[in-house]
Amino acid sequence: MTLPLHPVSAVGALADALRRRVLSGEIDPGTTLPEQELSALYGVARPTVREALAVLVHEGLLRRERHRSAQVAEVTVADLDDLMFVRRPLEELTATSLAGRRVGEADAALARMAALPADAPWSDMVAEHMALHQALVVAVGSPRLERLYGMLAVETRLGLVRLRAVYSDRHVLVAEHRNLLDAIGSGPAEAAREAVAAHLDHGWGDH
Amino acid sequence: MTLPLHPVSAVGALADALRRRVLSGEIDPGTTLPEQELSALYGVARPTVREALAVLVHEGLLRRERHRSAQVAEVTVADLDDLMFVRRPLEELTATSLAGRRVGEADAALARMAALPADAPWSDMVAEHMALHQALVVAVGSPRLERLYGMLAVETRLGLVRLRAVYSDRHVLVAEHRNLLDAIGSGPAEAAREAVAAHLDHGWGDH
DNA sequence: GTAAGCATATTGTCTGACAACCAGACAATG
DNA sequence: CATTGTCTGGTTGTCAGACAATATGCTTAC
Repeated sequence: MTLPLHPVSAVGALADALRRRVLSGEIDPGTTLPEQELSALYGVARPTVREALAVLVHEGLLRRERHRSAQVAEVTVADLDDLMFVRRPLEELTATSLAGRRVGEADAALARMAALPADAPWSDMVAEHMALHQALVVAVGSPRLERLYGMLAVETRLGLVRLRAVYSDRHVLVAEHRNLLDAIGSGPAEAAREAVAAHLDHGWGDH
Repeated sequence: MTLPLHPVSAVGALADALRRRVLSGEIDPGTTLPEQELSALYGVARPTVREALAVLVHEGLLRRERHRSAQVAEVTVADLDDLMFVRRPLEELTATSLAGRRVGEADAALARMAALPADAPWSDMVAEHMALHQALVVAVGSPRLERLYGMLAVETRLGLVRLRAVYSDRHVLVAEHRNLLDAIGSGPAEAAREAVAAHLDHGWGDH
């Protein structure tokens, strides 16, 4: 088997850099990102910038209209609701598919999440949280589920970063996910699905 | 209200043209599409070609590796199974959300499908079929569901075009979708979901 | 104060170019 | 004979510069 080693292209690297900046909250929603500016800032040609922007637009992090600069997407409550509406069936599919299996990667992410110091930035918490869900999805082994979930994940992450009020207590978040992983790992499919439903229901209805 | 008129960009137009050619079966899977060739053929610059190819790659119609020409995706049976695996929960979500509603656009698509002459190309049949499902998804009113389903739809369409053996009889296809629309339009959510399940189960298990 | 018109900035697209890289063939080496 | 090194042709990745189309904001005239 050939191991996939990852030579990053300029486009990929730039997309990563921008994604990180947006997801860390460094760039506020509504901020415009003119191509020329990015081109000068990162020392790459404008076509490269255009491609990188296209990637982020596809991921839902940026919006672009004809002849207007790309700008960081605003995340409204309606967007979050819609996101959850679509995420739910995919999360349920993931959970039921994995029922009876313990996913090592997800456990590891949970451990990292629990070990995070109390004063760690909230965006780190969000990152581990998403890594956990991502690990579950990957474990299912469906390339398309992975792709679809990836699209939602980035947007969800943006939403979580900006609307941090949902989980006031981090321990609750950790405990909840421990329950989820336990339910998936040991329970029958139906129990796993219910655990997902319970998880998603928490904290999203109070808006 | 201002009607959104669609000034098509060169990129969009080229993407459309290529998509049409691939989905009509004109270009076989595995065919390579060198950028230079397309650039000369359509009289647009290579960056424009690159962007259009990026769109199609994202849709799953084309594959691209580093420093190799893009080529039309091969659709294996495993791909179709995976596609169905992911489509099912989204179709169920669509059906249950719409339960009790009659979707005019979907009915119209069904009518067009039924009115298709017996010697019409199979790809036309597929096109109307996808239009029907698309109409249902759009009626739900969730932009993200629409986006996600759109990604799957293009790939599904490619699969259907290339593996036409599934439905030997066109009338069966029409009748089945009439049942589906009826179940959604009149039935409670649970009945709608079952109709979807039945619809998806048909003809995909026999591989 | 409002509306029309102009100036500016930004994107959409093009041209041309060069370096990086893959694939295959072929020679050299053990 | 098998493996490795090297070359070559073709294609992509990226760059630089340019121009037209268009949206935005400001200025001016009424």
